[in-house]
Amino acid sequence: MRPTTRDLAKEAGVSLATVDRVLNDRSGVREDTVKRVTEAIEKIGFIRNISAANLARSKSYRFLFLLPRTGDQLLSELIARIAEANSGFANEAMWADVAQIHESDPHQIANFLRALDPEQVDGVAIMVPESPQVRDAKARLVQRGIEAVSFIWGQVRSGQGWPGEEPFVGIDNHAAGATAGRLMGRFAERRAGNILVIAETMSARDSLERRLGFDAVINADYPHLTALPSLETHGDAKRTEQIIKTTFASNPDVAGIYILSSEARVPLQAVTETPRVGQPVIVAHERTPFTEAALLSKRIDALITQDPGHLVHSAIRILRAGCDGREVLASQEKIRVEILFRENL
Amino acid sequence: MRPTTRDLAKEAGVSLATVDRVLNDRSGVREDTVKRVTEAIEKIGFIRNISAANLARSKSYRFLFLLPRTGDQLLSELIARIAEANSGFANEAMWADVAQIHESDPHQIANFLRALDPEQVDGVAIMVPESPQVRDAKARLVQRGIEAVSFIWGQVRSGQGWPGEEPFVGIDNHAAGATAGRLMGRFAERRAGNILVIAETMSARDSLERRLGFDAVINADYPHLTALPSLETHGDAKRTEQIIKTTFASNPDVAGIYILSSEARVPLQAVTETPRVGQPVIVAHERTPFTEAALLSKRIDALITQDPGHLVHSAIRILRAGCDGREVLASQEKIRVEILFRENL
DNA sequence: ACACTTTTGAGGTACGTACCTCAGACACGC
DNA sequence: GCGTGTCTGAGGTACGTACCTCAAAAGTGT
Repeated sequence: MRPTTRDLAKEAGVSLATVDRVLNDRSGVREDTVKRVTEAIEKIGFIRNISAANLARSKSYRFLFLLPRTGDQLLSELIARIAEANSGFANEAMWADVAQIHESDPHQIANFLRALDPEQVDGVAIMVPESPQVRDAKARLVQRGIEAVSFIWGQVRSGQGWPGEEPFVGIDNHAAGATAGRLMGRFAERRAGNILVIAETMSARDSLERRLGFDAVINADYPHLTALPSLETHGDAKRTEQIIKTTFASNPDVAGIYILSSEARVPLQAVTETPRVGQPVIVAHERTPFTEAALLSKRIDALITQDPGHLVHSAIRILRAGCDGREVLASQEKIRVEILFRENL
Repeated sequence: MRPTTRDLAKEAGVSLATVDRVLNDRSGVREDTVKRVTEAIEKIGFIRNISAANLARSKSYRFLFLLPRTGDQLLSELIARIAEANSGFANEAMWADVAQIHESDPHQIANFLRALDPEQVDGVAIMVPESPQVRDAKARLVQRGIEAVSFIWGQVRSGQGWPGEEPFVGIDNHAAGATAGRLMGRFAERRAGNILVIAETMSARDSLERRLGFDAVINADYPHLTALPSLETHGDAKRTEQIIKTTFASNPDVAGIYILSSEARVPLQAVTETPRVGQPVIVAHERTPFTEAALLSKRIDALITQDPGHLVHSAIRILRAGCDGREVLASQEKIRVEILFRENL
């Protein structure tokens, strides 16, 4: 049996009330009494029963996923995983909501975060582009007692979980780009030529990092391949078709196509609809109904993905741990850069 | 607020005692009263608070991982993940132990399972080779009220979670072999030649399935490659070195090497120590300190893995759900066939 | 209508923790 | 020794559920 607060009180030679005061750091306990209790905690290995504590204070955890308003299939996928997670949390006292916001307006985002009430929300997973305003707003959230975690859009920290580092859930985009580069290089090994790199926008940090990782591998190990400057679609189908057609016209020797944006549908449709010679190797990101079908029908060769289910669960675990004042196992929360072929879908 | 048993009692027009009798199906309740209560459960969406229930009956979950006694680095990896999981369960009332057993003696395994006491153990994750005795013993475990799940060694079922199907945690080994085949084929695309397939033993179902998946892809899409008959190492370093040296001697044109056993260290050491011409593509299974180092030092080209942490957590979630009489989200428990390069370690 | 069984209700205690009140102990300065 | 303030202990109630006992109610067969 695990020691209880009673055992703790007995061990420390104090009353239950004092143990309670120390555990929930209420005021009015002398320094040396606190020390006696904390030493007793160490000695008997007392671990608070969080279930019982939550029951007593009828606490529940309300989390919020702040997602961009515009987005395609990856976004739907995430929302579906959040809903799924909710049904799994039925036994715990957890609930995750979704809010969507125009991701292009940092000011509005900051306002939204400022308006969050610690009485209503215990933690937020934030998927919006980085900006000074948002960074500040996040810091203030934590001060006000709302846990915050950067979701997908952000940066893996060097130390992964060192104190003071803001938590992040998502892949290392440099590694993801490098993985794409490795796949591209090895799959296109025979032929020399150009590689089209298609992005939604290159102003986001994750796009930049993917590009850097991709170029690093291509330049180092596959000198016969040349990665062209990134084409930016800005999510516009017409424009995308246009620039891809133009690029194909001036580059008949395309050896590969790397679609580095998270929403591959629009650029991929443009690519497959554009007549071209040869069979360029095509690598894209994220598993969605569209990319999955494309992989199965051999329109693309490989997918680099991050598992939406893992993303959602990891974010929730981190927020939950933050609420409970626990540490998370950083090793367990690392989101893997996954590679998908037809065979391992 | 979630409805409680009190709300349920009021809604059903019965007393708390009767609600309790129905919920924990005790005897002495008339059919139509049961029906009134179950209907009320549906109507108000009552969900039992499992934390509170466990608190009241001071229940804890004690799980056991039954692992083979012999094994190399994958085994250590699994044990480390189980230990790690334990520290994470400190707040829940869960504990996972490890027992190791000679995997070659089905009789002894069956005896071990028979000796398990439902008072002492709530669930077992079983990693031993399939055999009729063990299958029977597992079935009897469940009858005696101990949850059981096949761990790593076993077979993904078609229906993934259909009622009556025995639960399994692990990868689809046919898919894993096929993925290895795809990697091998694409990486070795330029050259024609033979492929060495090295296994510990081909009498285990997982080895057979990997081989079948591998051959299916190679035969269908890469006719210039010929997968040689499987070499069996039986875990013996000397023997392994011998047969690999012999095979290299009679097959100078080795285009690729597929090490399909879960413990790649012994065969890989033999391969790297054997002088040979050319640079065969090498694909192996499982991430261990050894294979990781081999990948980084370019001695191997790719790893096909299943995440030990996910395996352990999934097994525990399934056992836990079984104890609580809940369903698991099959989609969430699918163990992915992962592909690792240097870039996405 | 009777005894008899089955079903139901009312009430209690318990699990481990939170949070409250009130009384007493103690130390301080004057 | 007095008042004042700080610290501590004892005891209670609560959270949602499990499980127990006992009595009352309802239903059964004769």
